[in-house]
Amino acid sequence: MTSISDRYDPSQVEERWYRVWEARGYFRAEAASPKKPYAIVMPPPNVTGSLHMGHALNNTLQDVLIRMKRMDGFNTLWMPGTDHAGIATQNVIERQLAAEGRRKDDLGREAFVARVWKWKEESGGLIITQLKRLGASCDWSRERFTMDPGLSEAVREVFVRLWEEELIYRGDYIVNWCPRCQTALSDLEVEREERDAEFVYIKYGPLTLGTVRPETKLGDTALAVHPKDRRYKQYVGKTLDVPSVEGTIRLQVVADAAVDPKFGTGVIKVTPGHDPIDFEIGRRHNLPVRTVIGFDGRMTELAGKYAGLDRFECRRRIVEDLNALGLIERIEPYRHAVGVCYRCRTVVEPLVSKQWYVRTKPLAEPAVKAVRDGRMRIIPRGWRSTYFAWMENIRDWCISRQLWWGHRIPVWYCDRDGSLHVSRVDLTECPQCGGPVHQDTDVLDTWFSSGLWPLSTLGWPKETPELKTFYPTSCLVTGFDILFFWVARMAMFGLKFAGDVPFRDVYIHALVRDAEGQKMSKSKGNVIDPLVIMDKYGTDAFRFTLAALAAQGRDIRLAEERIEGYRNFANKIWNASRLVLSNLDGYDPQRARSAAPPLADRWIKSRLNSTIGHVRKALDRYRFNEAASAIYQFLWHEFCDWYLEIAKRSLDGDDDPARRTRTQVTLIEVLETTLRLLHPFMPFITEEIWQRLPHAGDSIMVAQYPTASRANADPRAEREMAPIIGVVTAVRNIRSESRVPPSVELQVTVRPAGAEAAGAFAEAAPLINALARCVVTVRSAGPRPRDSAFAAVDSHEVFVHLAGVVDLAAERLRLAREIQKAEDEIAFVETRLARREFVKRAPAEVVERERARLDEHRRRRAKLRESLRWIAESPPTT
RNA sequence: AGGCUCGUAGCUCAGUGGGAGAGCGCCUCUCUGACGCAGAGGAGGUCGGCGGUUCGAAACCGCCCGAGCCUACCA
Repeated sequence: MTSISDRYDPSQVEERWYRVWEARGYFRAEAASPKKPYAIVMPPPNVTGSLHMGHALNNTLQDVLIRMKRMDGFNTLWMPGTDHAGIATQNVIERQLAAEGRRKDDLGREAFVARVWKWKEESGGLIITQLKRLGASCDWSRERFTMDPGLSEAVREVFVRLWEEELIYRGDYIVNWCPRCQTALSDLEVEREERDAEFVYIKYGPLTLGTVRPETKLGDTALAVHPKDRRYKQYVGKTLDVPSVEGTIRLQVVADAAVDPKFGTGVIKVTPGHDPIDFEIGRRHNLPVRTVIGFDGRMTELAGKYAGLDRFECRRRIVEDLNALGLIERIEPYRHAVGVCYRCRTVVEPLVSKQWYVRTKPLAEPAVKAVRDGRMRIIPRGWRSTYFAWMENIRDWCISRQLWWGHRIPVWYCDRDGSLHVSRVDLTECPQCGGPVHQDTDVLDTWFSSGLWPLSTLGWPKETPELKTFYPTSCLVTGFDILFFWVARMAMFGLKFAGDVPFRDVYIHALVRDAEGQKMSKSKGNVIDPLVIMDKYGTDAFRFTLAALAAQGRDIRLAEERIEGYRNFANKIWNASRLVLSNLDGYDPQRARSAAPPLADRWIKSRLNSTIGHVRKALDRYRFNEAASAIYQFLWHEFCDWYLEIAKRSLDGDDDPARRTRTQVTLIEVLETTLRLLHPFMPFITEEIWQRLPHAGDSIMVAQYPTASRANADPRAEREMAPIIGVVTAVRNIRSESRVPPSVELQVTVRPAGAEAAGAFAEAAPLINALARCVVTVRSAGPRPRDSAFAAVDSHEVFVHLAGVVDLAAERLRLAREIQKAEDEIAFVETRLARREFVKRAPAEVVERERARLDEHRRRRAKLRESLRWIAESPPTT
């Protein structure tokens, strides 16, 4: 056993155990089981994706929950899978084609889609491998892809049912169009970017107005002012002949409340074809739509001499031309937020086209209600308001995309009678006239299918046992960035089609940033690759870091030093275990039963018990950081720092074999339990060590999660242990301050406060001797020893003999400092107690505590003073 | 424009009404037989500012300053 390396080497451990766990089927959930269900559906990463910090955090937290619940006896399901990511995936293949000098139209739709599938089969699973590397204990046998047959069936079912209930409609509306991706985008898929622009004031006959988009001037069909704007009242209803770049145009002036009279000149040009507000104004006033910019971002034939120009080039030319005509009044610099495509950052062009929409209001209402009445909890609670704000102002959702990759809209049009048919099954002829049909060319927004994820992955629309057992799922773990994209939509669909929320809890975690607080992004070059980190520090250390930093409601700044710190923690555990393992010979748990356990054993077990309670409570409340630091604190600073040091003595002693056995039993019991407690956070190292320790069962993964109980709490042991730790610390402190080298054995006298304490100290003397490298004498009465330093531990007095070891001047200074500290404390408490209001109004126990505190410090001060006086009187030693 | 979050030790952050905490860093000491990825000890803070509520505020309320995020149809 002593041949175990003194450095923990994750590379020797992680992959091996993961394979074992998977092969033994530990990850698998049971469709039907007497055990209570606990289910999490994984937010499906893009099939094109590779593991980044966000995924790492997200999945670590899920794995912690799942592993904990699995050990706790639940029938756990962690449902994994990937998302077909329409635009992103199509982009990947288009780039490949471009490299070959081809475009997707060269292949045609069918061949293109076939190629995407081929790519998906060959390289789409990268992130899955990476999740395994992270230790994710998903039920891989249930892995799903949003385009799988079953999931596609769910998509069709939902589309048809929504259509039948008139919650889906089709129509010509203005949409966000990405000229690069050549598709419509939902409002959510448009992001805002601050950009500098020019605010151009153009003369429109007698009026002047400002715009940042002069090129849309060619599509103007009216001018608008606010109905109450006195300045322009006279123009409302009139038609103006306005000189412009291509001669004079006729524009009527309408009054519309959408115009802000305080902005610019209070007049706007109305371009219904290229602006969402103008589109609305146009509908209200029956204005025609003039489309002057095409789907390719170039000016159309209607743009006259500007036809064919790129929209931005056209903007420059128009300004030039207007200027030449003297129609520009002035130009101001202007900074505004412009809408860009979330995938390619191209400036979005609002365009009118025929698209499919979901009427969201009727779906959103139940989803709001579910959160309000607590059927779905959002944690931390603060995100509720964000959720409500969006849901209550929700707008209809454009679900059609002009892509080839995705779920094709299940609508067929008859080529003969022009009829439209929405169908669950593919149609080959018109159900009405038997004529030839063609399917709608658009596909659905990817979020339409991922919005069904909790349903479809469990088999819906079939009534599967999985659905029955695991729906609603227990918890969803996700980042706030997809609260609307995904969470809100799952809630709407879940309530609509399964009659209940998709998950009871939604835990929203932080964003991982770099050490400077910047969002990690490829373009900034500040990404930290989780795989590199795992190679360098080990997966356990990495996972633990993420959990330890995952405080609610705050972003995580990830600095490598932190990971290094937790790598050291892993090493600490390794070495502590090495100590235990190398002292196992002669271990016989039966023999230890009878004897009463010594104080230190009772103490550490009690501490462990309270740690378990703390960890469980923290995990129940999704306080991952609290759980992690409770384990860290216990394992390092109680078990290693104190108990192991104490245990070493008992293990070494040949004189008392029973004591050795008892210590072995406690060591193993505490270490083994702690490993189980830690396993959800650090699955690999805990398994590796656990397997080497005496244990029951095949794997720590399926061992029981520790439980705290009042029976295991031993407050008396904790009370008795405290002064012992206090004395050891006091002696070490004096040693250090008096600059006595660690090698010198000190003489120490303890004068206990009472008879009970005297016995305890006498019993603990050997222990104190070992821990503080001293020889302690317990003496209840008698004079204080000559030439000694003094410390007060609670009400016990500690004298450290320094005669001949060090001169006493330093000790005088030290005592003076201690006295000062005590006096500050006394003054503080006295002031508080002197206030009548405090004594009158504060709870009795608080007042009592303050009084006790005051007494305590006064006693302490008295003893310190006595010591100082004594030292001052003694002759200086030289 | 509206909304939200944050400002605590040199750094990163816990701590939601009763004695200011952790990790890292820093200083001193230790080649003690689990671990130097370690051990022991220590220094370091008017809890952003100002007011208010309270017997009592880092915490609750208001205002201000500073940082960040989200939502939005100011063209």
